[in-house]
Amino acid sequence: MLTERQQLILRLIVDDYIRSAEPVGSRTISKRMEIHLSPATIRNEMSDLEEMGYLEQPHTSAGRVPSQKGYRFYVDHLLEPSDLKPAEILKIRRLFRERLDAMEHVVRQTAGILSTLTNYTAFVLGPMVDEAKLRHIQIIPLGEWAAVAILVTDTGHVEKKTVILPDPSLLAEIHKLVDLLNSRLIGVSISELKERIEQEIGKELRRHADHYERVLGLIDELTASAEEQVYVGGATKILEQPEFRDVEKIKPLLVMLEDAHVVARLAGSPSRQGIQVRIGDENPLSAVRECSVVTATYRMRGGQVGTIGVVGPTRMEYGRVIGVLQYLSNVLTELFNRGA
Amino acid sequence: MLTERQQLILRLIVDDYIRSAEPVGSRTISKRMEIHLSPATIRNEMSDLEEMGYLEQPHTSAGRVPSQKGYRFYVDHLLEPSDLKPAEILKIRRLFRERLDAMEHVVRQTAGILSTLTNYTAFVLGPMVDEAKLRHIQIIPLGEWAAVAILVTDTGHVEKKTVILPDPSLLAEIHKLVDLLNSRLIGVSISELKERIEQEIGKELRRHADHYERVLGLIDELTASAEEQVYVGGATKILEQPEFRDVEKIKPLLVMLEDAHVVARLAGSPSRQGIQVRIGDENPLSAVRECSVVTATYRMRGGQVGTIGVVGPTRMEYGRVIGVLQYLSNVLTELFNRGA
DNA sequence: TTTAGCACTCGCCGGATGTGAGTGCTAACA
DNA sequence: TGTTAGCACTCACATCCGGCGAGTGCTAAA
Repeated sequence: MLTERQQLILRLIVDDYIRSAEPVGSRTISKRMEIHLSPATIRNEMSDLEEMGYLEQPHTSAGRVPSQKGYRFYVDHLLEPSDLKPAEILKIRRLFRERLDAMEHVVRQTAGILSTLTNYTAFVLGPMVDEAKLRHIQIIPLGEWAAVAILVTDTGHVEKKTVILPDPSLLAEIHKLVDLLNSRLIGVSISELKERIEQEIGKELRRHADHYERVLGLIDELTASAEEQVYVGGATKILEQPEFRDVEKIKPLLVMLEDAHVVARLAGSPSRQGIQVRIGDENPLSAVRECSVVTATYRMRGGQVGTIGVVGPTRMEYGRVIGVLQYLSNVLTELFNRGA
Repeated sequence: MLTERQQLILRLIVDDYIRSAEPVGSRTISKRMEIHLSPATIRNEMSDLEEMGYLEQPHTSAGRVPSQKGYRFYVDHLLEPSDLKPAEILKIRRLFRERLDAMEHVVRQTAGILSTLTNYTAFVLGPMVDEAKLRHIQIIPLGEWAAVAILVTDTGHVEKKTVILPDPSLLAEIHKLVDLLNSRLIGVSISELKERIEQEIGKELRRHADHYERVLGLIDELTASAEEQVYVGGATKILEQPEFRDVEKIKPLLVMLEDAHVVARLAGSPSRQGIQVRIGDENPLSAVRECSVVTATYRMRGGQVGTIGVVGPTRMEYGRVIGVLQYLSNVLTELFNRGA
C-alpha cells in the first residue's frame, strides 16, 4: 500500500514527533541524512499520507502529526525494538538478585523499576492466585472471640482474614475442620478449592453441620480477596508529558490509576500472551483514549499469571518501551520459575 | 492584641476566602449580616490587620487574603469545629460495622472514607506494629528449597516473608527453633522481640549454633518490614483545588504522595496526641509548604498506634476537617479496642 | 469614630496588528 | 514522470493598546 519512500517518511515523522511533541514540517524531514529530497517533494508525500489517514494536521498551516492509524502502522511495520543498555541490564539484574523476597515485594518493586526505565507510568498485575495451589491453611486465635485465618499457596502468597467468632467454644471444632482441610486439600488450586471441598469432603464436613457454612464462607472470602493484586508505579510521570500540561486532561487518568480495579482492566484480555500495544481508541477504557497502553505477560510454573504494562501518551517511545517490557517480563518469568 | 471587631472581621474574611478562593474585598464583608459597618471602616480595619500580618494583598488593588499568621489565629481562636451531619455519621458507622475485617483492610478503607468526607487528600498511618504482641510464628515449607515465614500479632496483623533455604535438610531443625520461639515468646511485643530472644533463649538457640544467626536475621527482617504502613486516599482531590490548577504546583505534591516513607513524615512527632494543625511553613516537608496538614491519632489497647490525616491547601475548611478527624479517630480507637 | 466621596491602581478582557512557520499550488526543470 | 523552486496564503502566537471594574487609600465631613 505504502511505497518504500512513504514508509521512510512516515517513520521519520513519527520518530521526530515522539522526540519533540511538536508538529513536524516538510523542511525538518528534508534535512535528514537518510533522505535527499526537497521540502516540496516531502510535502507532496505528506499530503498523500494525510489523505490515506496516516497523518493529521492540527491546523492548516502547521506541520503534520501522526494519526492513530499512523502510529499503528509504525508499531506494526516500522518500529525497531531497542535493546537495553548494558548498564540498565546490570541495574535490573542487581535489583532482582539482591534477594528473593516475598513474591509480593518483587511484584511491587517491579512497578517502580518499569516506570523509571521507561519514564512512563507503569503497572503490574498479578500474579493471579487462582492457579496457585493450596499449601497450608490455618486458624490462629487472637483472643477468646477473634481469630485470624491464614491461607498459604505454593507460590509463597499469603492471604489472611480476621474473623469474629460467635462463640469462643467453637474454636476447637473449627480447628478440627481446618485440620481436615489441610490433610485433604493440599495441592489443590485455589480456583478449584470451593468445588473440591464440596465434592470430596462435603460429607465429612457436614457432620459438623452448623460450622460447615461458616467455614465455606471463610474460604470463599479468603480466595476472593486474593483475586486482584495491582501495583502502580510512577503515576506522576504523566505530568511530565507536554500533552498533559492541562490539569483537566490529567485528572481522569490519575483518578483511574487510583482505582486498582480499573487499572486491572487496562491489561485487556489476559489470554493473549506476549507484547500487546493498544493505541488510543483501541483501548476499551475511556480514560486512556488519548493514551497508549503497552503490556507484556509473565508466567509462573507454566500457567500464565500476570501482566506488566506501561501507560503513556500515544506519542510514546514504542521501541524502547517494548524492549524494556520484553526484557523485564522475561526476567520475572525466569525469577519465578527459579526459586521455590 | 486584636479587638473583638478585628477578630470578627478576620473570621469573616477567612470564612469567605475558604469558600471562594478569591481575595475578599471590604464591600463583601460590609454586606454581611453579622456586621453593620461601611466598606470604608472595614478598609481601615483591614489595613490594620494587614499591618499586623494577619492579611495579605496579592496586588495593590485586589482584596485581602489571609496570611499564614491569619490562618493560625483563625484555627487557634476563631474556629468552631463543625459536627458531622447525622447522615454522614450513619454512613461511617455502617461502613465500619459491616464487618470487622483484617485490621489492614479497615485502615486502608479509612483513607478513602476520610478523603470522601473532607474532599481533601487523606492518609492513614499505622497502626504501628511495634507495640503489638507476638501471637504466633511459623515456617511453612513451599518446596524443598523455599519456605515462607509467618508472624502473627495479637492485633491480627500478619507479616510474611519468603526465604530460600541453603539446604533442604535444615528445615527440620529450623522447625524446632521456631517451636521453641513459639513456646517462649508469645505475648512479647514486637519491638522487644529481638532483645528477648537474645536474653532468654539465646543460650538454647545457640546450641543449634549455625542457624541461630539465620533465624535471628529472619525475625529481624520480619519485624523491620512491619514498621510502616501507609495508605493514601483521594490523591486526586488536590486537582480540584483552584490554587493547584497549575501542573507544576501539583507535581511535587503527587510525587510526595507516591512515596510512602515521605507521607509517613507528614504526621510529625507521633508523641503529641489529639488534633494537630500544621499550616504552610510550619510543616517540615517542603512539598507541602503551600498546604496545611491536619492530623489526629488513634489508639489501640492503651498504647498509641497510628495517625490519620488530611492534606489540603492552606485555604482549608479547618472546622469541618477537624470535626471529621476527631470523629473518625474516635471510631477507629473504639473499633480496635472492641474486637479481639 | 464612622462614613461618603473621589482619585488611583492594577488585573483582566477584547480587538488590532505583526511575525513566522508551514502549507498548497503552479510552473519550470531533468 | 518525478522533482524542485517560487510564491501566495493560512493560521497560531505574541505583543500592544484601551477600556472596564473591583478594590484600595486618603481626605474631609458628619
